[in-house]
Amino acid sequence: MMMFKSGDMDYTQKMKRCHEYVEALEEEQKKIQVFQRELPLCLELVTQAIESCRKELSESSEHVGGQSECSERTTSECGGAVFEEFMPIKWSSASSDETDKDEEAEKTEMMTNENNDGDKKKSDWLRSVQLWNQSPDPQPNNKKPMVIEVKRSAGAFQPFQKEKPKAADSQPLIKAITPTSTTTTSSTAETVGGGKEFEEQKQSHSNRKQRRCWSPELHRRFLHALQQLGGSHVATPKQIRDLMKVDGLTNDEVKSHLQVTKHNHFMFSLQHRFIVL
DNA sequence: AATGCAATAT
DNA sequence: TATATTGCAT
Repeated sequence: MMMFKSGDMDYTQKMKRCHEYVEALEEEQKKIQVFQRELPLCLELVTQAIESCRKELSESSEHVGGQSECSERTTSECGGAVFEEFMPIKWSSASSDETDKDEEAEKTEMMTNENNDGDKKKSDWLRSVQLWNQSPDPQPNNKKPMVIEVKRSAGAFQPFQKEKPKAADSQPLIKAITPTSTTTTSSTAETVGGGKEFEEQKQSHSNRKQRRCWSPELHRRFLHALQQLGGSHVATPKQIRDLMKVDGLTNDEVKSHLQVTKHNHFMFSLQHRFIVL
């Protein structure tokens, strides 16, 4: 599958090229995943290509005592594994160009990083979309350019704490889901689970419910539930709430959050449409 | 009752 | 401006 002729090329060079190729393929794979419906075969093709290359890489790299190199990124396995639901939309201008080459440093890990370093990873969140895609394409016709001017600050909530004056990084890593006995977070926004019935609905003025703060942890649970259910398009508020097992969390709250999530997805796919076109 | 969508509030 | 809440039609 690869195009290098065995003989002449330097071995390391070969490896490097192969690796780069895989990365390029992965980039593209991510891009078209949004359009799985429209381009199922393309996705399939790319996926297979990636697999082949990986295989080749690993076969020819056994003498590399280590690991890295071509360990698999697992992440975007097309097996249908639903992935990350969404990330805050934050396309900071400059969309279509640079995403392709250069970057390679970061691996598409599980982006559970609510650390402090995850700030300007540019289009990082962008590489984790998933496959459902809503049908209604408001503008299937490319006749009309449809200049949807995208508000630059567009986006939706920032699941990750953008600010946290005090003790921000007490627990840098909390990856594990640990649904049971979740002791996670704690620190400030502790509106998550523990909330018993001490709910002092501070209905100071009106009868308006106090705003539910979707802390990163809470959001994480939300995503997890969504993942289990198969995506925001099929998941229903109630199911999500049940899976989250966060008591005190109301159906409406989940519903609302889901709405935002869907909206973000929409914006996301739209955005990519433009990038691709 | 549960949902999705849109208006409205903070 | 962003995002959570409430209202309303299914």
